[in-house]
Amino acid sequence: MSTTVSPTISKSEQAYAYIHDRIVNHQYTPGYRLVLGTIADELDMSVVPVREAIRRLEAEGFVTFERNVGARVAVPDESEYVYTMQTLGLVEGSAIALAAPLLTADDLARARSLNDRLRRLIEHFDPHEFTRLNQLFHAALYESCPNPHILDLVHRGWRRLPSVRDSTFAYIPERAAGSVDEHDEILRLIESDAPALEIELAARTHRWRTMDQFVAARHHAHR
Amino acid sequence: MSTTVSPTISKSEQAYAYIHDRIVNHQYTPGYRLVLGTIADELDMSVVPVREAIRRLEAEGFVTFERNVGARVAVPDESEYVYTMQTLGLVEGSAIALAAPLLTADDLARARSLNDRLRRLIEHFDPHEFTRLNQLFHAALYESCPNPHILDLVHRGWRRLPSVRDSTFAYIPERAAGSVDEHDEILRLIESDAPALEIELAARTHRWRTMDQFVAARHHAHR
DNA sequence: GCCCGGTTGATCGTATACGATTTCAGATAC
DNA sequence: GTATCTGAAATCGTATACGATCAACCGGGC
Repeated sequence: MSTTVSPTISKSEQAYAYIHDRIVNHQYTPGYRLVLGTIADELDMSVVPVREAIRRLEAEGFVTFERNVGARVAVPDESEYVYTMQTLGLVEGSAIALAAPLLTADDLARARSLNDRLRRLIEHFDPHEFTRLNQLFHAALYESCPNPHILDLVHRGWRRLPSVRDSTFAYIPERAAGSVDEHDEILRLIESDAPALEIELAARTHRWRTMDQFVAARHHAHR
Repeated sequence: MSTTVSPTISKSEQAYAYIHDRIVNHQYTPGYRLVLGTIADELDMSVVPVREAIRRLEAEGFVTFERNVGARVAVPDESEYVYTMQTLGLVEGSAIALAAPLLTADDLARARSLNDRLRRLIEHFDPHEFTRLNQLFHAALYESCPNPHILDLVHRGWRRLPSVRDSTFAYIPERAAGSVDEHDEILRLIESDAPALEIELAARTHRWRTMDQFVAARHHAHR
């Protein structure tokens, strides 16, 4: 009773959540040196769980690791963003196509409702809220994917994005309107039982367009 | 000088290689209980590196893990094979399509040569050798994929297969001929600078056909 | 004879400890 | 003034140790 019970939450997971959170929140900036002992002290635990957490983060690409030297927060260069979005478009498109025949009327109604809220949001534009709802819309479509491997890849892809994601629609607000329209088109295809490949390519293209516009905007700004 | 130098190969990696090897070789059969202490003794090291190795194997789906209980070799059910092949078809198809414009004449010549050897092998059929060359053929096409994330997913997919892979062409030898013909068709598309999507779908369908026939054969045998 | 609570053994999760490796600062030679 | 060597500090990799947790067994009650 003296110590608080640990409800199935191991210290490794604590450490993982703590570090991951700080990375995506930019409190640990890219290149930041992650020292085992320091983090262990901050979390009031030994280095062993911290070490395990960092290896997990390494496997997921959040940190880079060098033997006998240590870990640092990965530096996301321009191409990193492109690679992630390209991969996510690929797997998410497939996930949505596989999920399409399994979506219930409720699922679709929910997705439609989310997209309506997105459309209304364009007037008084709030990039952060738009990003949040956009994520929910996509999740509503792919979560029913029956292939757990592909679904897992989609989740990993989305998890890698937050570092840049928040800024996406703040950076290219003009993309919002087109994005919402494409959402409608995807919904229409699903509801009309369109061929799986057609749905897949619509979802894929939808994402790749966002990527292309983002890159074009950056490229334009940087010269 | 007394102890042998460890040339940049950490004990965690040793343990990882050791366990992974035994899993794909079926020396550790599905469901086998992986006890940290036991394996540590076998490898003459402490449990710490073994633990790390097992967590990596867990992340890659080779073992299942339960808190405070331990790890056991994952049991690959029927659907596991389908999920893996479906995912691999998806990412490999994309990888090959992305690599196609970058393939040199040498790359293509090498691939053609490999496929010729595959065709000759059909006469005096050797499933194991056929599987090996088949892997090399595919690798020749996807290794030039410029997106490292997708390439990594392809590698992971292939790594998950060995447990069943060896048996594939032993199980459905009648698939060999069709497979080789489809290889030719893929090469033809690449050499004629066909649209990326066409190449992608050809490669994807190629794999999915193998999967379908394998499943059909199993299904047929099991009743 | 069957079910249930308690006890024991096996195994895991984490802390602490120490040797190994790398990095960096300062000193020395040129 | 620059380059190279040397030594100390920082940090990592692994071993050992111990409390925590789970599973299986065993004896008593119904």
